[in-house]
Amino acid sequence: MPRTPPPPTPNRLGQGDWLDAAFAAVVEGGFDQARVLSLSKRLGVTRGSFYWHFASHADLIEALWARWYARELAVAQQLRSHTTDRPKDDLMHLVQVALAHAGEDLQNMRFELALRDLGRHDAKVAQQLAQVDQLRLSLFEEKFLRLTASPKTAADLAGLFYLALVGCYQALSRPNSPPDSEQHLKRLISVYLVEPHQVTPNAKLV
Amino acid sequence: MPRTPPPPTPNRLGQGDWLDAAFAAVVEGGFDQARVLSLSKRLGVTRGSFYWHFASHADLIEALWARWYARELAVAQQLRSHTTDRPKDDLMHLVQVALAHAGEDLQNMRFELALRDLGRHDAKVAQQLAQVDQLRLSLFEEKFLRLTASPKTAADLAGLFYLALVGCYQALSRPNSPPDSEQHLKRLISVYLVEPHQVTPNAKLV
DNA sequence: TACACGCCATACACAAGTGTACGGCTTAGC
DNA sequence: GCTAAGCCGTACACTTGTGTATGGCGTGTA
Repeated sequence: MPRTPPPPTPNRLGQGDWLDAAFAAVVEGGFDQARVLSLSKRLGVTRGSFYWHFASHADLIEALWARWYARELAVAQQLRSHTTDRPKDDLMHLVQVALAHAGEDLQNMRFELALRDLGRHDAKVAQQLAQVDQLRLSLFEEKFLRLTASPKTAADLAGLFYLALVGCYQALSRPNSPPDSEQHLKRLISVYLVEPHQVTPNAKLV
Repeated sequence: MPRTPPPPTPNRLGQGDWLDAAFAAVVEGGFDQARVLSLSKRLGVTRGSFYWHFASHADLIEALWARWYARELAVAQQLRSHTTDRPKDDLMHLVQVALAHAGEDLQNMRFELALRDLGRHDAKVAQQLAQVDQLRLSLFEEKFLRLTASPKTAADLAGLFYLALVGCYQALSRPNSPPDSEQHLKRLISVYLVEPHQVTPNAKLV
């Protein structure tokens, strides 16, 4: 099981090809569809190839979300460095990236949701997910800290909007989701992110 | 395949027993674990019993989320009728029920999340989920309409907080979720539901 | 008591999926 | 041009899962 980083010859497969195929299968049908047999058919080879590049099926799955984890860390790192002198724009930029980064044909969003399902039954995956969530949450918190006085308020607002963002993933990953719903959700988050409405203007009943 | 509603004799199994076992299996390991074979072992019988009460495995799965759908409709109906002369309390009650109704050992929450996974690959399930979401959303919208002047604002606020609620499901259904996070999330939603903070008090940079 | 019916066990056929052992082709290096 | 290693195909054994046909046991009923 050599770990030669470059796929040496064309027409021959490397680990990356299997990971890409598995990613696509997860996006389409969840981790349940990332089977060795079906991936072999998808790649036009037999399972003999797979067991050369990977020790087992569990090895593939683990390598798959390990790659996702590394990429998310990189994205978060890049987002953290992106800071201008306009706090509002920075916050909007965060939301835009979170919804657009996942919007490459919804692939990343669907993969992340499938991963959250995996994490509900696998402790190691759950831990990595919690880390990523915490990392993103701290990003939101940083931005909100420049927009509000109280750190407690910043933390609460960051939590609220990050939860809404996760909810957006669910809504947007649905089949037959109308194409304008994406714009609607972006507007929903973006508008209320920087222009919170007063909820109780005429509630004199209380 | 008779559809006799009461399970006639004790010690003999009815459809409800199989549905309950399937529900528990889904909660623990997702719809993937709701297999006829494993359910038979769980119930202490063989598959011969199953194929008496159900035509196929797909029949069981469909009956399972059909039961969920009917119950959700009933819950929504009951919530709609619950209206006092205190709009704020009504809204808080909605959130409390949404988080507590699902909090029976987190079973209902985990089942709904598993169902959302199923809906991402099954058009019929996706449609039912969209209906339930729409129904709940309209409930929130009704309550918000009594707290704000603009119908547009009410709709947007309802969308934001319902999305956050869906995000809560993800966060609370995680293993090793600290027990105080539930209280934290409830406070997060409840507080900002009726006392929205002004985000931009000292943001004079813009 | 005989009989019919509800409910379950048994046995078979079949499909899909995983792992492993082994053999063959193809390319790079000397 | 030979060789060794990388890469893949083939074949086998095993497990888990579905669906069906058939028989048996018990209970209520005429």
